[in-house]
This record gives sequence, structure tokens and C-alpha cells, in this order.
Amino acid sequence: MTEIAEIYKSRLANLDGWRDIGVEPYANKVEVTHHAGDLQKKYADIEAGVETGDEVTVAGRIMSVRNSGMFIDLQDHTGKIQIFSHKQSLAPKYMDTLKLYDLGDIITVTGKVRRTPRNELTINSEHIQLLSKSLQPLPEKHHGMTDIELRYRKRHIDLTDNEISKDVFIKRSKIITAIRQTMLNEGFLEVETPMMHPIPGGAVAKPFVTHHLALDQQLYLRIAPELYLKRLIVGGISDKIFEIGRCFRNEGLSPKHNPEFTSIEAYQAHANYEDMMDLVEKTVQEAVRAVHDGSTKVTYKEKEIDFGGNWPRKSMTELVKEKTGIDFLKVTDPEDAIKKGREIGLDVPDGSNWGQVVEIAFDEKVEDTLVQPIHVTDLPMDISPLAKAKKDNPLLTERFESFVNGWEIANAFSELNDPFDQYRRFKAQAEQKDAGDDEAHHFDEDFIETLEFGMPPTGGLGIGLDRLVMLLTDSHNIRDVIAFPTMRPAAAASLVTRMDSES
RNA sequence: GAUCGCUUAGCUCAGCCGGUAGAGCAACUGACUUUUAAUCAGUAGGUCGAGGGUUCGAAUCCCUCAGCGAUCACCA
Repeated sequence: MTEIAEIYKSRLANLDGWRDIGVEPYANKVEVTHHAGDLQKKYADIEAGVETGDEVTVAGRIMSVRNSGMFIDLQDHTGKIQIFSHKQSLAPKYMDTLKLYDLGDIITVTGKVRRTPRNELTINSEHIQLLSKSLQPLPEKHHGMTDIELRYRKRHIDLTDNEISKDVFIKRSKIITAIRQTMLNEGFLEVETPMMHPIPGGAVAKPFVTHHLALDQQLYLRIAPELYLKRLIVGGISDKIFEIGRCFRNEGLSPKHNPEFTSIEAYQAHANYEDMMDLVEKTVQEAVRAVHDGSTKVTYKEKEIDFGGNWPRKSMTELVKEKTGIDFLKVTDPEDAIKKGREIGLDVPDGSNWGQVVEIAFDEKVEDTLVQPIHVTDLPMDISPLAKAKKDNPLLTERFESFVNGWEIANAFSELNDPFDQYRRFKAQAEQKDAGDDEAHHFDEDFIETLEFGMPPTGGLGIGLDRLVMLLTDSHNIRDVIAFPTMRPAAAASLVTRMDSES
């Protein structure tokens, strides 16, 4: 017999012990008056040995036991507090039950608050009751669960004993709230658009495919909400709209990529990409302040990043010129650009267009150096199929990407609103698709029809939330900021199931 | 997808020049009772990720596979 089964049987015996004395081991709700962390704050100043006489009821999980149940460390979502059980204050019928408790059990305790002579804030239990029996053992108490795979697969265990992990997810929530609140304060209307699309669009990516039975129709999980948000702009529900939601891309996993991830997209009619830069700064700064006590400074991997103030705005070609000495605005023939790029050691594929060469130069020579926040503007038309061209230079678009720590955290542009141009660009994408590019855009006639009704000049913005959370919590893997990251399936080990099948 | 690395008790980890598997915590039995990783005595717990090979003998060496991680490529 395995050890885990021994532990299970011992706990099952205790569970039966509770039933023997007429206590249901999975109780109904009880009234909780206080939380551990709040009590620690409230009584922070009382001295060792002081008994307050204040009666409280708390509830939480047993994290450790000393002196055969005399001392229990109880943990709730706010913190920990010690429970003291002694025959002086606890009736014999409760004293007798102390031996039935196991680590991990969820209990409720009522009693008076005191600080022990050893200076530990403590509740003298007068009433103690089991709320939920724990049958599975918790991780080792000193080191906790360090196996990173288990932490991702068993987040409920990770959260019970890992303060850092818990803190990250609380901060993630605060960041989303701050961004939502900033958007609302700026007059944006929060909207929802479909996650199941008949035609995937709005980005260049491979989609997940699913099927609707009743309609007998193929559907795609959205790779971006963009085209539907633009439909709402055309409809004029509001000049300013935003959506916070999940996108799905059927691509590789990495420390910076999860197949489902959260984006914030905002669209503003009668605005352009420059207005979007202001919006990025506002929302991101509020998010930073929300989790850094009002400061805009963050430390990521020992580097200090200051999100405050107005971020510099520099064009992509200018940045490339600074780092490589090549002014691609003066080398606009694709063949010449390829040649120039290769001269400085860039890995440029044959047949690249001008914009692709500029992008490669930027990726290889500039990107990593952009540690402090910056808006990289005027991206090439060739790599910006949904962005409006610059008035004075058709090679470039009114588009920018915001970089922090060498990562793109936002992407925005003045949206293409010309149905003829959109038609041509979809057609070009469709041809690429026929030629075997499975990431190319589908031809979305319905969207062109939408634009034919007239979309006002509009600024659009997308922010990758998960990476922002990584930056603001000093997390180095996207899986650390997603509660249940995508993993290969692993066998569960329910003891109830196993014992049932063995008997 | 490529390269490298990891996988030993429920958890955290030793053991790896090949010679029948070890500690701490958790668990169990008992002692003790104002502790703070409580302490003390004892008990139990393992298909060493899976499969194959070399060998008299494999946790240890070799091969295949799986899961996970790091880096790279695509991408946010």
C-alpha cells in the first residue's frame, strides 16, 4: 500500500470519527465576524500578555499544529492567526475533538483575542468546529511546493501555501480594475463582442477551430476582437468603446505566449494614433500606480523601469538609423534594402519587401535596447495591413507600438476606414492564403460591407494584459500570471476515486 | 519544431566512479503541555517517470518514449 493511501485512510478514520459524534464533516455556512490579517493589524500595538476580552469568530485552514492541537495556526485569505485550545476556556466536548483535526482542515473558531507572553496574537478558543475535512496532504511546510509544473497544474495548492503566487493574482485583478476604471473615467463604454467567429480576423495568426452542431457550422475562436469593435464604431453606439477579454491563438507556447491570453482593445472615433499614445500612457500609468503604492517605478529583473511622464515617441526608421547608421527612408527599393540589411549582418530572406527589411532591422538591432517605455511610431505599410497610411509618406502608416523592457506591450493605429483599400488588402491576404500561408487573413466580405456604410476616422489600440502583469509583478513566465495556464493533460489522482475502485 | 537540462517516499531533497534505496517535513503509536519549523521515543511508507539494452548485478552506464523547464524560431 502506498503512503498516500495511508494518509488518506487515517484522515478518513477521522472523518468517520466526526460522524460518530454526530458532526457533519462538510458543514453549512457559519457567520464569520473577523479575518486573521485584519486582527493582526487591529491588535498590532497590544503588548505581550494582554488579554483583550474581545470575542471574535474566524474561519480558515489549519496550516500547522503544535503541542498536540493546543496551538493551531489558522490561515484565511487575509493572513494567519494562532488558535489556543485549553481546558480552561474550551469545553470538554470540544477538547475531545482536537485529535480529529488534520492539517488542511477548514475550521471555525470563536473566542477572545489575546497576545501571548511569547508575543503571538492568539484566539483562546471557546468554540471550535470543523467546516470541511481535508483528505489530501498539503505540501511540505518549510519549502512549500516548488515543482513548477505542479504549481501550474494544482493552482489551488499553490495558492494555499505560496504568498508570492497569491500576491500576483491579486495584483492582476487590481491592474485590470485600474485599466477598466481609467477607460470608464475617460468616457469609454465597455462592450462585449463574440468569441466565436465565422471568419477569424483582426490579426495575423492561426485560429482554433470548433463546430456548432445545430447550425452545422464551422466557427473559430477569436484571434482578436478588432473587426467587431469596428462594427460597433460604425454603428455609433459610442465614440469611445473598449473590451477586455480573451483571445485565442493556435500557436506555440513559450514563457511569453499562452494559447489564450487577455487583451484590452479600445477604439475611439474622431481620434488618431497620437490620441492612442496618450491613452496608453494614462491606462498603463494608472495600472502601475494601482500595484506600486502610487509610484510609477517598477523593478523587473533588477532593472528599474519608470512608466511616469510622457513616453518618448520615435519613428521606427529613425531608431533603426540610430543603431545601424542606415536611413531606410533613403533606401526604399526592396532589393537595395535587402542588400543594405545583409551588409550589416541581418538575416533577411529573399523576396522580402521594404517594410519587412525595416522590421527585421528593428527586431535584431533595436528592440532589446528599448528598456524604458517608448512609442515606436510610423511602422511600414508593408507590415501594417489594417492601418491608415501616413499623409506625407505612403510607405509608412499612422501606427505605433509601445515597448517596455524590449517587449511590445501595445499596438495601435489610425484605423483603415476605406472599403476599397480594405478590399484590396483582404484580396492580397486571400492570395497569400491560397499560396499556403495559413496565417493570412481570410477574405471577410461582411466586414467590407460594414465599412461601406462609413466608419469615421478612428484610433484603435490593443494592450497585451498578461505581459503588462508580468512587468508589474516581476514575473518571468506568462504562466506565473495566468491562474490556469494551458498544459498538456495529466492524470488526476483523486483518492476517493482510487479507494473506491480498489475496494 | 530544434538544442540542452530535469524526473528518487505525499512534499522538499540526498544518493549517480554499477554492488539489494536515505534524511527532514507530513503520517501513525506513545510521552509532554503556553508552543513559534514545539520537543522526545518509536513505527510505517519506494515499480528510483515509462519501456528496452549492456552487465553476474542498473536509481547510477547506453537507447527510445513521456511530462516539465530553459534557450531559439513563429507570435502578443
